[in-house]
Amino acid sequence: MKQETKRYLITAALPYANGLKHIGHLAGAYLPADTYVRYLRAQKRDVVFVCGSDEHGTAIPIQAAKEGITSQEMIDKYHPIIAQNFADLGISFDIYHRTSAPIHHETARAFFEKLNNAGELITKESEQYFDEAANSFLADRYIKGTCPNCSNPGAYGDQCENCGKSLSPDELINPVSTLSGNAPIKKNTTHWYLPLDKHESFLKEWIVGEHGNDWRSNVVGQCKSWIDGGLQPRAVTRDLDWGVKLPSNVKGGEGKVLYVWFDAPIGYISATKQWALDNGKDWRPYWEDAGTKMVHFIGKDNIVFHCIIFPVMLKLYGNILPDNVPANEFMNLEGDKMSTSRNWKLEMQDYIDDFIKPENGGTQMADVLRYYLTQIAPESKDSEFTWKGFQDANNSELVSIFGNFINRSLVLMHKLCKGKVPPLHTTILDDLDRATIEAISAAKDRITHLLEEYKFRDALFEVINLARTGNQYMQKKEPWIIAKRQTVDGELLTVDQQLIDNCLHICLQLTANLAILINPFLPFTAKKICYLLKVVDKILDWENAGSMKLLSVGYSLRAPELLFRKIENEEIEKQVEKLKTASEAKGQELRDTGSEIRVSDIKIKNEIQFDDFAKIDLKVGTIVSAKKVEKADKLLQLQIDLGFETRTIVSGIAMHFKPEEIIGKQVTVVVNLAPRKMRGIESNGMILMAEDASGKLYFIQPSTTIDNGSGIS
RNA sequence: GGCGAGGUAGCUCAGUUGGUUAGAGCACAGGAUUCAUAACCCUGAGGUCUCGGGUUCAAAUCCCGAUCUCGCUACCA
Repeated sequence: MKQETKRYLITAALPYANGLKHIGHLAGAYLPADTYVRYLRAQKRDVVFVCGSDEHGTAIPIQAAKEGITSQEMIDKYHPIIAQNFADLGISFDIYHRTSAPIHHETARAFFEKLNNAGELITKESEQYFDEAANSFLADRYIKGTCPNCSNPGAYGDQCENCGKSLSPDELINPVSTLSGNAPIKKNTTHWYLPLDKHESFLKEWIVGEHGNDWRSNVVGQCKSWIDGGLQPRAVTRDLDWGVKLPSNVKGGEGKVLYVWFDAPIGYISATKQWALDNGKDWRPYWEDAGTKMVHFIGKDNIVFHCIIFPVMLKLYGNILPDNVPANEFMNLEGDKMSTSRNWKLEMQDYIDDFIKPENGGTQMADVLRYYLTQIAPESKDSEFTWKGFQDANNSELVSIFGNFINRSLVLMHKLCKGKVPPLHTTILDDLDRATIEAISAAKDRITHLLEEYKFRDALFEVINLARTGNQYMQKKEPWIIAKRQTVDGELLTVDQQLIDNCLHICLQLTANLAILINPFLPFTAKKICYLLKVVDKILDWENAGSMKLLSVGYSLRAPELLFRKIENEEIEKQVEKLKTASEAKGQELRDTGSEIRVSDIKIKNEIQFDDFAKIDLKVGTIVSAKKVEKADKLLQLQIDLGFETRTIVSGIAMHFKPEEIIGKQVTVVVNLAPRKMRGIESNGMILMAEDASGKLYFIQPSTTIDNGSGIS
């Protein structure tokens, strides 16, 4: 049974404090969340909007080491910048907290403790890479090696930054500790796990059963896929010294911290607690009372945490569950996906520097970005930011339709109504007047409905459409024509003045309504309209939308000022140029450091004796046939003629070679390697390959063709 | 390979439980107008709804197959 909503708790994904955030993040989570929250506040609902920096995890110390600073210095550097970026763009968190705060550490520890004491966590011993020189277990990030996917020699144990593939340290070829440069050894360690598999049926019932229809299809589909695939216990702790330490009374917990995915979402709770402390409120109902509607705004990369893992944690702890998780897809930029490593991105900071700083445009330009990002929000599929699209949205919608309507209303009012709000002469209202007035409340209803369903782009379209209705109305009324119908002595007939009054009265009330309706989306613009109309911000309360009594008759208004400026071709050309230059510079830098990595980071393996080497039997063979292995993207099944026999070898080179183009090539084969089954095919040996810095593979072969079966030593 | 999400006008996207000539915005063309940031307003052109089968009186919509894009995942001695 669904409870009546008494209060709202809105969260936006915690930004990871290891660098600046780009507009893809903004469009995916923070902007829709802010729009929704501003709408709720205008509805005078009880709402708290929490967010904050995610400051734990291994990437922080890694990045800090790169920059030559401590982890603490690192988060102290990025936290305030990101917070300020959000503020500059009008993202109105009630609190922008941080997970390094003591209250968060306490909260997260208590969470772990309660679950652990209740027996909801299990412990498992496992082998982890350990650096003997540094006397430390190695987090995935601290292990480097060759990427099995793209052969990049600088891949990390959790992910290859060259090809983007997620990895586990065991997959790396030639793993090396980044602490000492030595090859790590495996050592036993105990960790706590959250047994997600125990909660599959609950999750399925809750997501597919309860929310199969009101959650977005991409969210439900992804969750279903995870659940049906079977969930695994997930490690809650890590061997690391940066993060939330385990409670001191937990046996075997020394030197371990909570895994960042576990403590990060708890950051929503600790942020709420801090907000309550700051504002003399009680945080508990927001997390414990069934009358709270909790909504998580995230990007699609975060679905598993907010729909599977965190809900299990919340349920076990006795908290409420999210009512919805409107995850957005990704936003591409000028034809390519946004990427920090390739520097193909538009950071909030860059936009702020180029457009929002007072000398470059001011806050109106924050709203322009908000407008375009909402208009192209990836609500149901990946979308694309282009500078041309940005320019078009601004010039032909904000400037030409929305801004222009308000501007011409004010200009005409000053010219034809002496700068005051004219009266409404109800006796001469016609059908068009009445239809226009009705259109306002109809638009409000549609917008309200769409916002409640998280359909922000549609809702925004309705607002612009209302301005369009205003333009149409004015065009049909043509008050400037009526104004020319003067009598011989240069005066207007009373009835003509009344017609003009009615037109502009309606246009001005419509303008005030536009301020209310645009406010959740473009808050700076709404305020500016209030300023022009000389009304207080209080008028922006949602209940006032639809009213035709927002402006008092006879009240004198300010001289018109433009709400938006045009964006010229040169400006966007400059941005496109900047984007390309930055990514090319980054590409060059990667190529440069790439070769450095090869010199400094590729370690020679431990010394061996000749006998060790002599165990390996290498022979020359020729590929006589090759075909793709079914149901495997990377495997080729090869027949190798070794002179004395022809044998089957399965090799993971399908991404690099087409079967037909390698037939006849001579190769080097390890012929005494133990057989191994792959995808059901037994592989008897291994083909040796060389790889260059870019990850391209080459066969190792004799300088001229020689007899198959020739030995190599 | 498996799973999930998509493939609709030049571009960005809507299309509710299958139902008359498939919609909107932008861009484009023509017209009208001048209060307005050469803005607004009206009209128009435009799509074998990725392709191929099937179910149905009727399919963009349901089923099967193919194909492409994005994501997750498996295979890499």
